[in-house]
Amino acid sequence: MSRPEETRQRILASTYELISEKGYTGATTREIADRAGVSELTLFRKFGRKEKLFEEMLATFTFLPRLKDLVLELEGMPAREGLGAIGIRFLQTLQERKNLVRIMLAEINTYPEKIRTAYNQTIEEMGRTLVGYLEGLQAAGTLREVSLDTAAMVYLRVLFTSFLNREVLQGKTMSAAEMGTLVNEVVDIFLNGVLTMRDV
Amino acid sequence: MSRPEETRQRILASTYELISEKGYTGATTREIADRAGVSELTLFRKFGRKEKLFEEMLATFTFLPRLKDLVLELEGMPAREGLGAIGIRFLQTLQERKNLVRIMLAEINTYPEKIRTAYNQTIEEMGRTLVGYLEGLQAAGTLREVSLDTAAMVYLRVLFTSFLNREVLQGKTMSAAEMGTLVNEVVDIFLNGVLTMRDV
DNA sequence: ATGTTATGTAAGCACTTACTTACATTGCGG
DNA sequence: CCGCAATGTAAGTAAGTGCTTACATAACAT
Repeated sequence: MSRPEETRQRILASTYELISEKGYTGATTREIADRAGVSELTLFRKFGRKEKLFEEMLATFTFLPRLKDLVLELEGMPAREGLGAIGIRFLQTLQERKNLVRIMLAEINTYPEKIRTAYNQTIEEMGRTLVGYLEGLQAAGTLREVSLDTAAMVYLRVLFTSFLNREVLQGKTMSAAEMGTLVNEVVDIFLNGVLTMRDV
Repeated sequence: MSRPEETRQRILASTYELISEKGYTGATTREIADRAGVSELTLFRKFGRKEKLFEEMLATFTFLPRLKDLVLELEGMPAREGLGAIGIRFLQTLQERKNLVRIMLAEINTYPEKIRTAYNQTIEEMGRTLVGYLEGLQAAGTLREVSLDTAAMVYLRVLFTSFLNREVLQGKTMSAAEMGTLVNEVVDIFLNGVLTMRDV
């Protein structure tokens, strides 16, 4: 990586951190530059305006939609294992990009368009990927007649709020073991429901 | 209500609105005072500092934990209807306090303590209330052996993220009909799961 | 080594912000 | 109608804020 490009990346990284800590308005260009170890002027020479810096940061720190590759590996696996693996991967992705989740939730009111764009490219994408996996299961006769969009939504949303609650609101970090337990419990209810006998 | 108290409430109300629109840092004391129809000086005479104003606003606009009363009315109702009613009420409560949800998500990083306090008093309380209802169902033999904490969490979290996605991220308002459809679909999966036959 | 490109230092500008001070006006109960 | 509490007007302060200008240095390719 060339020197200018390196500098650029350092600025984007400190923008990512600081905005996730203090919000867009609270993160000053001075402090962003300081944390990146460059002068404020360098920041402005490279990005022109603070808002532009924000946009480029959002474009840089996207979610890695790694769910897609995973689904290919799951073919033929029992539903319980397949969903478990997807759930874990989903939680890991959220964890890796925790700051991005923070930023999206904090700035949705101030920059709805920019945030919505970043959101649709990622979380929704994961939903569609899961629907693909569920279609395979339903075709194999494993799933009963439910809307797969709804089913995928139910599964991912439970996990998302669990992540939100634990990592963003309570400020803790989930261990691999905790993730495993959570996913197993959720998958069980998702697959079998809570009733003693089926209610039709 | 006395005149000073009225003034005070108007200031708190405009604080609630403006902070939900622009965030704590973005909402200026001038604009808050303007929207409340008072002079900025009156605001400072009553609250001293901006941060104090924020705290008192949080204490004023709590969630109304109306779920508790509702649960009493549900005794003996089939699980499907009871859970449906709880789900609707939960969504309505979130809708009524949409701005509070916005504020909590936006400011959790800047004022974690204050936000967590407000959060625990409300959303968590709703979870406990639902657990109470589920205990009744389990005692009556309707529910199989699952952790009721987990079950309650699963149900409310699906609904919460649905609300978050539609109302906060997409900026739309759910109609009563949409709420009904959503809750029915979620309750169905929650009660029966998605499998064709039980997986034990 | 030299010329060019990337970065730094320093000062500052125009504007906004939370918050203050001094004084004037309003409203309301006795 | 008087007195006091509640509110207003006006002006300002000190500390930031994003962003700019002028000039100096460092790094790197040729």
